[in-house]
Amino acid sequence: MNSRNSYHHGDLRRALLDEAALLLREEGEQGLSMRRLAARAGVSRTAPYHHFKDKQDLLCAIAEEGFRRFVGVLTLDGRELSRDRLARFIRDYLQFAIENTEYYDLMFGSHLWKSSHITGTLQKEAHGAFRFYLDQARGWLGQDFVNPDLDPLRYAQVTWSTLHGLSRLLIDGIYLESGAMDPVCEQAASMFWRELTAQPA
Amino acid sequence: MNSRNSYHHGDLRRALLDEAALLLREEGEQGLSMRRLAARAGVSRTAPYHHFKDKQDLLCAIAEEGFRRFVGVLTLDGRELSRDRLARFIRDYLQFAIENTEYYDLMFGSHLWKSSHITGTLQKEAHGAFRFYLDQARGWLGQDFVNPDLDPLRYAQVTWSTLHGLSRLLIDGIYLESGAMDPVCEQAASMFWRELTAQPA
DNA sequence: AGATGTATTTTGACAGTGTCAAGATACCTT
DNA sequence: AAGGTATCTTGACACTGTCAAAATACATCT
Repeated sequence: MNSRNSYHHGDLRRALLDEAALLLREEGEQGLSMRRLAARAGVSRTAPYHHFKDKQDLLCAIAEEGFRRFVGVLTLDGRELSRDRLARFIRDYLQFAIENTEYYDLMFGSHLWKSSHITGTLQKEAHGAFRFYLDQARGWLGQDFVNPDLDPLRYAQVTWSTLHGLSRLLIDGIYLESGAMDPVCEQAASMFWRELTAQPA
Repeated sequence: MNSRNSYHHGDLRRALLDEAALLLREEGEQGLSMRRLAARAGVSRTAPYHHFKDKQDLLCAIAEEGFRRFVGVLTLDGRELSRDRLARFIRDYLQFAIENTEYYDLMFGSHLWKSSHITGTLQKEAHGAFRFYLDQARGWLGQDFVNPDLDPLRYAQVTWSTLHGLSRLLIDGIYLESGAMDPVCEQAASMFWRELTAQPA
């Protein structure tokens, strides 16, 4: 719908999205201002406002792209369940978060979610990502070694919280350093797997 | 050292800290500006700069106060370990995070941690909070029903991540709504307890 | 081809921000 | 009473997001 609009610039919208992500990665959130972004793209200060209603709108669009990449990474391969498969998923999640901080910060940042100026399309994309995970958890429930008493929704919510918490603490370097990723992933995998395969009381 | 300095205002530093927290709670992060804060306290725009070097410095001081309250809440009662005690700890953590968002956002927010302008005293306070939790986990390891193969550091890191992740998702309303807190707490408690009391292989 | 309309970009402006440098004020100590 | 120091104010600067109005370039239709 809006992908080929190349009047004066070429494809300004695309250029803005890329340059913005680059700017975020290089200098962090405070390094990205609409005016600097415009300058980098070689246009005037208010040119971006014809492609994005707001700064928030721009950020939402970047976050959306983040979610698309995210789902692409996490949907890697088949559906067979095993402890190794689970451990790999955990590592993939954390690796994405660490290597794509610019995106992850926006995707799950307070800025966009709290402000209620959040785009509907972003909310859909975000919801789809969780839905994908939840459906996978539901699928596991058929297996005979999986605890039939497990509520897949609660399980998905809590395990996702663990992954998100680990990502945040790793990214911000709070109680975890990225050097210790392997043993931490192992510990998380242990807990995820134990809860999944517990015997019903 | 700097608590009784009441020359012109009374105790401006104290007033600024309180007013800032109030402002954050009422209007969120974007509602707090140094100039508005000064205006609310009835002083000139640059008066706060004689009590806090930076805006960051101010935020760090608020976060510090948050940690002190936090530790006060979490250190509630005795040290006897039980599933109920664990579940209560989880609820207390989440409740603090939800009811004191102004503080929690700063205490574990990217803003302060990423910028490397973070105060040494804040880092100490934050480290102390985790250390307290870790020591508790280490203490549990003596009990006979606790898995002796468990690495208390990894366990503390991953469970804290879960708590932090739950808090963030709850606060920002991402995949969790605060209405569903009880079952989510239960699920988390189940996982924490199961890992803690697992039989060694 | 030329006219019309629409999408895109620019210029100018406004209110707001964090923070620095100089000056003014009030308090404490001697 | 004098001097020094901690506190506060005023003025200024370079930024920021974003609106309104004007200018430009393109697509389309006659």
